[in-house]
Amino acid sequence: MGVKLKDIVEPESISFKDLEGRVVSIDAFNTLYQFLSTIRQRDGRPLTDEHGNVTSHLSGILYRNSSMIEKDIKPIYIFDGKAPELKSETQAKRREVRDEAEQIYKEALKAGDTEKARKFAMRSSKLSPEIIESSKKLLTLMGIPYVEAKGEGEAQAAYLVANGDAYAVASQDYDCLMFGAKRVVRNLAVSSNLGDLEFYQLDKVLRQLNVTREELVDMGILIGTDFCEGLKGVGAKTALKLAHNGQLKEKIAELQKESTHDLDEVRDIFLKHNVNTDYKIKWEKPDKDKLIEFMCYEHGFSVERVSRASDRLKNLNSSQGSLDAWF
DNA sequence: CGAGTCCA
DNA sequence: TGGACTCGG
Repeated sequence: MGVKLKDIVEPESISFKDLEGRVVSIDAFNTLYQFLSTIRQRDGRPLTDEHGNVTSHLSGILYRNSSMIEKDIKPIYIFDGKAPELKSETQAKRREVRDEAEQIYKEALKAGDTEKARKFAMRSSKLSPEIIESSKKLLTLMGIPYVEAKGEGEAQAAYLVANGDAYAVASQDYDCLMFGAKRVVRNLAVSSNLGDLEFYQLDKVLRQLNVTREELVDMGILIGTDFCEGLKGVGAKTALKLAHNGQLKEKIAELQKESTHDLDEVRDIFLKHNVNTDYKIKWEKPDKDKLIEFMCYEHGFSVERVSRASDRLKNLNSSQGSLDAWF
């Protein structure tokens, strides 16, 4: 979910053209979660293979990436490492919401209420180890690199941008800005082809809001993060006012009094995150045979479609000529 | 979600 | 050429 900064940050609009030739570091969990919740049948059932394994995410990864690479955008996926201890409360709460949604979904499905089933199925999505592993396997077969974060994926993704290995972070969560991502792209999807792509630059955002990054983080803490609830009644607009009135520290102190969490620790998650600096990024040629073996023979995808998607991956090779540096 | 099809 | 709609696994 992330921090609700939407009401105060203004997106620049960009198009796919602006990302041409650039590397984007993609928040993998964020993306997978979206695929799992949206790629479903009308009654909410996910796509599955004949053994009952969920395959919605494989469809999303295959087609979105082949489309992006065809447009000469180079994706790197960032997977979350160990979640900070402070996140466990949020995680427990989400699990509860998900389990409840799953019950309603199953009942609605039994009752034949398709619309209700779909609505709650979407909320019941969860990332199982199988889903994460099969996603990594598919990325590898497609020749797309991924990086394992030490902690939060967004922090690692932000680091890649800072380190010059990526141009922007792609995620739906505004938290990226608090993690220090210099550039953030929202709605990076094929169907948002025509408009809709949102672009945020941290330095511009800070200038427009007239706050420092440290103040932005404190604002986020007051609004509420995945690591600690915020101060009741404080949303983005109020938090911004507090920053301008120099009241952040006193409000943080107020929150600290009623909070079971150490807010300094929360602040450190955003400002002093430990990241994996020992990663290698290399795009490879897709392994078409193994891709077809995995997608079609193991997971029931159409050979024709996967073959076509695989061919789009190497389009860049032949059509752009001099991109050998890529491989 | 994205591919593919159909029809204006 | 593109919007609406369906299907994929």
